[in-house]
Amino acid sequence: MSQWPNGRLLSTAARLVEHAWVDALDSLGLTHAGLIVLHLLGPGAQSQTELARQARVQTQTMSRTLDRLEREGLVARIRDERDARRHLVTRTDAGTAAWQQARTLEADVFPPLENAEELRAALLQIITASSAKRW
Amino acid sequence: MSQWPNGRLLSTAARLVEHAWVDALDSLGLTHAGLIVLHLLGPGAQSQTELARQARVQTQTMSRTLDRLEREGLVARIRDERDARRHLVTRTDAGTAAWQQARTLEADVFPPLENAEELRAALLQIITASSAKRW
DNA sequence: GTGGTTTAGTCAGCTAGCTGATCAATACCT
DNA sequence: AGGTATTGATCAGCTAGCTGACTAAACCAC
Repeated sequence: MSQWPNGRLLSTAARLVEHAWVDALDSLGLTHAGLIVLHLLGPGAQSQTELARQARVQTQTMSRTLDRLEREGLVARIRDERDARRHLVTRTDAGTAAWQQARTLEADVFPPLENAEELRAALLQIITASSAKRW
Repeated sequence: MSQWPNGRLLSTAARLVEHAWVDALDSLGLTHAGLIVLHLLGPGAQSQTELARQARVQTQTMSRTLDRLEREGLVARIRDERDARRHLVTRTDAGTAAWQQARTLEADVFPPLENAEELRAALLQIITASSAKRW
């Protein structure tokens, strides 16, 4: 495995960590994708397109993630009165509560690393470089 | 984004890199999951369970990935005569050819990094730690 | 050798990415 | 004001992870 190319190591590591998230989150009725949305809604209501852009995801994908969150009662969609094409998405009280509970989980889920700072720097560099081509 | 937790950075980076792979691979009739299999088949025929274990994936997932590869003619399944439960998976000539073409693509797909070695070390550490809980 | 357990593989159904196509509302332009 | 273009959201259909449930073959134990 130490001879795997970078990309394969990256996606394998991501999948394994994401798996640990699943176990921790489903007691809260949340998924990883949903948690990101709750996090992004911190500052206030946002349109779906705006949420998708920030999560680096297609609007179609965001639409379905919001379906789930809405079904679970963690989020509400309200038609924007000024622009009836847009849906303003807000956290419900239950959504805020779930988010606060989830905030503390990261430490349990992510394995402790010696060089965590270098990892973060490298990942940010990858995201920046790849986002440039795509967004 | 510089305040995102480690796990979110990791999965976002993985997704963006994987997206670059898609563009590069579909001209070869391959996907990222399929490429991993072709790579693992280098040393010779393997059972599906063995392939799944090495790819860190469930056998059900491997089964469907092999469906695709078989449909594209890149891989063949042969019932093992000694143990009729097992399928021995081998690369076809077309599969070997596709794999060799794909080998050179990594450089085009993965953005160049300053501290690539630290990244690899950290990812291996994550995979090892998370695999311990799961496999 | 018959019966229970393990193993290899598959099927069904879920989330979550993606693309391409479509619809309704708004914005723009003349 | 009317026609066209753009934008926000959704629908359909694909790959690829996952879990849970199932079948068939092999193994084992008595």
